[in-house]
Amino acid sequence: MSRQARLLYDDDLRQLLVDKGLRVTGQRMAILRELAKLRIPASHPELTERLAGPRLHRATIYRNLLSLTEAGLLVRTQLGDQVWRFEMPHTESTEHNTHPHFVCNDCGEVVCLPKSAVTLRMAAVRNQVAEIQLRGRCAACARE
Amino acid sequence: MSRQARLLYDDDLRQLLVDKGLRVTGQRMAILRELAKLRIPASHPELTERLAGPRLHRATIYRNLLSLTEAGLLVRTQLGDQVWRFEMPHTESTEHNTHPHFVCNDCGEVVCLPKSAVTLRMAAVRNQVAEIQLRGRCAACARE
DNA sequence: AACCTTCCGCAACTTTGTTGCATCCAGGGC
DNA sequence: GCCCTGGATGCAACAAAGTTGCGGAAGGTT
Repeated sequence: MSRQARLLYDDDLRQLLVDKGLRVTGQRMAILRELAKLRIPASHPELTERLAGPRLHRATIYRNLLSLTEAGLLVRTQLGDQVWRFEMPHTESTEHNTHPHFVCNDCGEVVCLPKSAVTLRMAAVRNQVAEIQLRGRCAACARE
Repeated sequence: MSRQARLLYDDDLRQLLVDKGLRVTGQRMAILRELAKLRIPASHPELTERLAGPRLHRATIYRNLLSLTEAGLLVRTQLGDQVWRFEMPHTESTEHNTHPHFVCNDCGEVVCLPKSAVTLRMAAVRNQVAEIQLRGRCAACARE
């Protein structure tokens, strides 16, 4: 299964680019592949450290994060730690960007929470809430 | 009244520093005075432009914002525009940073919500959540 | 007044984000 | 399969915000 799923997945990413009228380049595929693997919001510096090298420049990563976001293939969020983070919407949930994120102020770890972990009421629902962010200390840092 | 209130306020700021074991310097007083006057969260660059000069270096402003925050005299928040903002906690509400905030992505307005507007459950409470921020479009912007 | 610790100014540097330009290559047309 | 063209890339440089080492100045105590 793993082999076929892997191949399909690359084809899937390629198709996403074609559908949006974007060229399929090795650089774009590498960026999308990494984000698909990570499954959590990643920042430009993080992706630079993971991917940048002789075949992929950080400016290219930067511009692709912008163009892929503009095309709707990525979602850009700001989780409160001074960096923009980018993430692939999970295909099974079109409301992906409404799930809560938790950011640890100590170690910077980002965790995606199930939507049911947070309930909004009253004044909170009068506004069109697109994003829910929680900040604090993660369980691991709190133990130290 | 204005004159006496002004004097009392300076004495108040001085006392805050003494209580925390911090030295009372002209630089610290200037920073606290400015934040007390502004009454809204201000960033380091903003305070640098307002206050920096031959008697007050931007690195001094920076380090004091950190030390004053560590001492609990200031609260550091992140309102979604990539810069840290510092603010004097309103004396009447010590829980200022524990209640949820709503930030409008369109107009940038920040609204304080009642604590009961958001309920955390499951994974969310396993972490020590210190700050809850909701982002989206405020009711006013949504009407346009 | 002396002393000791903290604080300050200065300068340099890191990190993150951004852009102009020359070159390269993906994809369409032949 | 080859050529052509515009979008994509690498490079370099810059801007903005944040950060730090160090020598000297100054707050507060004795």
